[in-house]
Amino acid sequence: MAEFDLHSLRHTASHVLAQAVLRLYPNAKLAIGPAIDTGFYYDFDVDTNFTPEDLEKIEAEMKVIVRERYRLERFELPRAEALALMEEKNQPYKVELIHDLPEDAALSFYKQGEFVDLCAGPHADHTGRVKAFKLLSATGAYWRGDSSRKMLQRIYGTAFESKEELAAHLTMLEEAKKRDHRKLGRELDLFDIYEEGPGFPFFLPRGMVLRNLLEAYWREEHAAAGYQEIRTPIILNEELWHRSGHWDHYKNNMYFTKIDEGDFAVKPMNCPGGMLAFGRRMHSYRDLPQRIAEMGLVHRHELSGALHGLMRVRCFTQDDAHIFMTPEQIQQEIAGVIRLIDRFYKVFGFEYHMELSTRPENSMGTDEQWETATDALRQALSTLGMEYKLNEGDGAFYGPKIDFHLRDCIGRTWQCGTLQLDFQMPERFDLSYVGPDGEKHRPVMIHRVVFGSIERFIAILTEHVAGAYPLWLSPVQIAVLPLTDRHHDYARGVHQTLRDAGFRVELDERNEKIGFKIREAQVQKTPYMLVLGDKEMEAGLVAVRHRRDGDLGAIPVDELIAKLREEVATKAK
RNA sequence: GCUGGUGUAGCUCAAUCGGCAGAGCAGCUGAUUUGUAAUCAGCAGGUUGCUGGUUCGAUUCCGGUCACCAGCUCCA
Repeated sequence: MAEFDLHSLRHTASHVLAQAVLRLYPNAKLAIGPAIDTGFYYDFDVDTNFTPEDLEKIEAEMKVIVRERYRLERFELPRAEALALMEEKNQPYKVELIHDLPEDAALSFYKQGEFVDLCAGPHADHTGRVKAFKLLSATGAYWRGDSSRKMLQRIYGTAFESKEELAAHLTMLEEAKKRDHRKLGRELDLFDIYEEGPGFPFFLPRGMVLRNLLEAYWREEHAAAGYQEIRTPIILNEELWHRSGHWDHYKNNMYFTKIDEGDFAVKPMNCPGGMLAFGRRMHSYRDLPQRIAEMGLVHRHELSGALHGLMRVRCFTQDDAHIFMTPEQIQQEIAGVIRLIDRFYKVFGFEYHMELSTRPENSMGTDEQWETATDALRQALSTLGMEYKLNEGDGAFYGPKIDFHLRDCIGRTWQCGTLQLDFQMPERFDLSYVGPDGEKHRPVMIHRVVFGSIERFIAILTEHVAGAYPLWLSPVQIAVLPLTDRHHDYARGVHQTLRDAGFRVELDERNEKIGFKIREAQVQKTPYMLVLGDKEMEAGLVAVRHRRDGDLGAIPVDELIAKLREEVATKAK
């Protein structure tokens, strides 16, 4: 009896998909078809592209296969026979896969009815198990993820053990779309992107309030953690980018400009500016580590197809910092950064995962430097007892890195925080400090960001809270809602008192019914609404309504101020 | 950049086979003075993304282009 868990079920669903495609398109070449976190996919090389109507036909054929309840039979073949079988079936991608497997690898196949696929398994015991499934989309995907190779047709689907779970999942996806930061950004007047500036977002007044509050919190925490702040220019001459290595490794993503016949570049990263700032004078070992932060505006020419709301833009602000230190201080500084990032994310209630990325193909530096740097990161992670995923060959061109990934509303993960160890830049910029021996030494450097980019962080945060930001971050914290004209004077007094107490308050004096005013404040996700009528005016109270908890009753303004100050101070979620 | 899809009023969406481009919300004006998620009426709002072609006639069909959406690649 085959194992029967969700992963196996989805994997079997992908085989059923491939079987159905082969029945309808006998010339289709099969690539790979795994189960993934949210379902499954299969990649095909076919003459024509799949349309939504094709998906319906394929789905119908899959249902037939499910009804036919084929047993999944596993068998193994020696390499030569495995190759012969796949060649006979005219499956060149499978042949390539077999060639790339180790000589001594066991080559297992799964057979269901007339369909046979090279596959490690495991699978459900028969195709009848795939009762609750749905094909979701057809898209392009490069063979082996390599953009220089052929683009195949990928069909995505999902499968669950019951129809109820499938329906719940599909409903969840629909609900998640309502939390999309692009939609909320427009609805809540926070930010927007226009056709006139693809990838270049506009922040509107309310979005700026949120952004400024995040930056203020960031400055507070970084000052406390021993960081100093600088600001470096957005445009610097081209020679600098040759020196930093960006010309050789990052030119394709950079914007260039001319000034008085000289060649200049718009910065895609803040490090070279940071290097110049550090290198302007001599440093003593006594002054290290130096933690130099910069809210740096960078521009990168991302591919048009990669742009995505605030998540992926062409100009963004990194909450950057460069830490210059002695080799002995590496461990302590790495740990300090990881703890800082962890504390930040917890304030917002984020779950995250970490990835360690090692040396990429096109990189600077010696093997030894890379080994030392990578070991330092690995060791810091294990000392802190942190779990992480390994990404071979995914580091920056100047050093290995630890990335922190956060989830968006439909489960995609985005890199936000990153910590990169760099032996190259200090070398290239000939940075030094004077040690206790009176000699010059080369400092080691860490690049790091916590938010990653303010834009991406705001996008993730917006989806995380569905636009209902905690009180301390809400662009408008309180809506004052007088019932009629005769309550306006009292409402203005309350409004002024709250403003004087430091809150962001709006007074709604429009000639509308209270239900309408409340609805608008609710739709805008305003945390607190104060309803003011005869009763409140006579008693000198405010009737408090919370966006989530509803009517909280009438209390004196002073009491409300104390309560909200507490909520802001504790950054309550 | 690649594969597929989509562009109609500020927003959400209609418009039969190619035949005068419409609704709700938002906006403006007026009436209404209201007790915890939408008061009523009127007015205004458009070179159907842009551009070329086919046609007596194009939102509709074809080409190009721009932007957006999903995925791939890449990445904060």
